[in-house]
Amino acid sequence: MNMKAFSTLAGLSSYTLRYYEKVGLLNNIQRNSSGHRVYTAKDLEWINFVKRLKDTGMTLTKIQQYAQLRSLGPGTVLDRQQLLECHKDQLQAHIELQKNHLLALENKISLYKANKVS
Amino acid sequence: MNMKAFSTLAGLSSYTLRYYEKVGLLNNIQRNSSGHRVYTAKDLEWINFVKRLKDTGMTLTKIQQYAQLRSLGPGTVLDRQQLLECHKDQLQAHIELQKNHLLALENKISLYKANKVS
DNA sequence: AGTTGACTTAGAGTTAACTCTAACTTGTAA
DNA sequence: TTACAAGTTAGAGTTAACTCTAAGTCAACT
Repeated sequence: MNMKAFSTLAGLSSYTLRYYEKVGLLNNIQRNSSGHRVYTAKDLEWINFVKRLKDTGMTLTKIQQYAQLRSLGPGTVLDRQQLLECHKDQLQAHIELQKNHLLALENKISLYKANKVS
Repeated sequence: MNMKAFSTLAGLSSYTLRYYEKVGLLNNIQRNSSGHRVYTAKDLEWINFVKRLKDTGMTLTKIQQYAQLRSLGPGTVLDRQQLLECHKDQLQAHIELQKNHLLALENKISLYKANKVS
């Protein structure tokens, strides 16, 4: 898969994909005879997971740490599992906080509806 | 209330508070005879709401729009209500998305636990 | 053979949201 | 009264995460 196709499937610009490679989020991307990147289905699977981590507020630096453990091979599975579990806990806390914010917001809106705000 | 006290209660640095004033998030802050800012309990109430909006992902530009409507007086209550309702909908969508991400993450972790990741 | 479009790199520019510096003034305590 | 903590301003610097530019290569059409 070339840059154009991968960019479309990943939903990320070619700029961003090259940047992600530069900062170590995408490792060992193949090249063809003329030096152009060649992406695989595995790469797509990986970038989708990267996007998910990013969407849940993980910084690129943290994702890079996970990516690095991953490229170090099977000896790092426990570290990776722990990293994900830690992130899961943070995500759970984030969701609870946002739910709380939602309640407060609904409360504020009901004040507007009751003409109690000016 | 002086800068130091307000900064502590608001949980924001004096730099940030001056910055928020500069970008129009804090309007009509009183000054004492020597030109120092004097904050009120109302200001604290307001900054707490600003923080909540920010924590739920609203940009400072958007919050500034709300702040501006607010300082235009009671004629803008409907606009403000609509702005908040729109943000509420976005927040609800955000929470649902994050819940989804959480499920996917838990799934991934269970693969690690079942030794199905290397 | 020439043009087009996709690709490459290194490195510069952008945006949001702070965060700090420099130079100065003012209020309080010893 | 002298130190020092806290305040002021304008404006520069920082960080994350892109986003773009310039200058060039390369493969596929016309």
